[in-house]
Amino acid sequence: MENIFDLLKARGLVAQSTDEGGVQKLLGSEKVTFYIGFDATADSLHVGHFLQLIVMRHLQKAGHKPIILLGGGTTMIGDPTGKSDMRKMMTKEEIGHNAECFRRQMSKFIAFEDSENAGDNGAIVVNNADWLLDINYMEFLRDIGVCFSVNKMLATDAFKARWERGLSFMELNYMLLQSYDFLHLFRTLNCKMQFGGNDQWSNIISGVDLIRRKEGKEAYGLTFTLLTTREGVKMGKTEKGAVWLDPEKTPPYEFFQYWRNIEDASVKNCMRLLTDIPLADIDAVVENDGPSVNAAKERLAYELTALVHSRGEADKALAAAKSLFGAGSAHADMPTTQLPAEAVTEGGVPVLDLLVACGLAPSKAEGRRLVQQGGISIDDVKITDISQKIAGKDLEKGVIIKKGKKVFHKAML
RNA sequence: GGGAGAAUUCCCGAGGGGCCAAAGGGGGCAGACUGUAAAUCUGUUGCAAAUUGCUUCGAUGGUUCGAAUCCAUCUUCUCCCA
Repeated sequence: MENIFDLLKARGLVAQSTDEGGVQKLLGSEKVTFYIGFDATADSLHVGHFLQLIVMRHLQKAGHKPIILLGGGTTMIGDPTGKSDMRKMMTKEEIGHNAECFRRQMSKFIAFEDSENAGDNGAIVVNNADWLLDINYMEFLRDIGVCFSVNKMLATDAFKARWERGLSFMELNYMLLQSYDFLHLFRTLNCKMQFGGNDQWSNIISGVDLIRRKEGKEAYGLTFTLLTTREGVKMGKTEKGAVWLDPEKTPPYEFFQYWRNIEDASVKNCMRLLTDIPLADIDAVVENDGPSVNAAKERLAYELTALVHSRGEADKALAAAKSLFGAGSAHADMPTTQLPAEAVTEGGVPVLDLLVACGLAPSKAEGRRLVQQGGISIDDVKITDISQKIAGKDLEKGVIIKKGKKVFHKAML
């Protein structure tokens, strides 16, 4: 069987590892228990978590056992890595709720131990609140604290970003806690590897160091490439915020469009990192520039939508996109707003009200601007007059509003 | 504990009694060019019943015909000395 490490490496997922030869040997020779930590700061996973899920999925398929560590305890502090501001603290209830939502979404990617289709390597979920909350401060300092050099910690990249704005003692401790998590899992569950985004590198190696010091045994760490745009900006953010995996927060059609609109330079990379499309195929698909990359983008968007939502949703999103951007604007599956009957006054619904009601403009002033700048079309007719009204009988059969070049919305009564 | 300073719109950052809904940049949105890409150029970017009105410059009170701007108290942050 192919060594999973080689696969990850070939797909460009691996950024750094503590001991490449060791990791490769380990993953090729035994069933390894590994963990990835998730901060439970929101009630849905988003595209930023995508890679972690993909890697877990790859590893589980190869027979390894994932531990999902939910940061119920550490989220109470907040990882300062790469953040320029201190995070606000969260309550236990919020964290618990978020953890539950994560678990539900993750089940699309990996099999949990208690689900029927899991083999002997079903994923388990742990919450570091279970051991961190009861820590005795004195014991912790004497036992774990001694193993850390502040000088060394401050020299790491993780803290450099915070150097100018100041760093509270609480945040400084994040690294110790994450390292302790690894040690704890190593001891109790024989977890030998930790994975994480490349920004977690310092936290991960400090855990590996801690295990070496306390247990005298070797543990491994591996980080994967961060998904960034060509400019180095983290992917997964749009003007509306993160692209979520929860269909309630980011509808499948929007999710599809996010990938469909990705910049040319990222297509190949995203295919390699995020999909199961064989490498040889990727090269073939994306070989030439020019308009043909559009086919590749479509495939990327389709595959990812199918993975996160379902084949059915992906089909619908693809069909909707094709009909909207193609010649005919048959309304397939697109965001739709049902207007209340009383919205129609004599002569119809004013365009500006319509735009606001559909969420296409946050305010009427914004709607006015859109119209004045020629950004709004309804049923393929450009709206030029801000006082125009849409007749009730048109709304009854439904109208398609186009904002800019690629936002489509259907409004009906 | 003592002293000095800071807080402005989505972000950075000017503005130090009326000419301020507040310069400039970033970001966003729209238009042109394109390929549902990138780059570039142009417009725009508090809200509304829009030649006007209303809310907004950390919070609360005050001075004044008039306060982002002056005064008092408070909150938070930064720096210096212990």
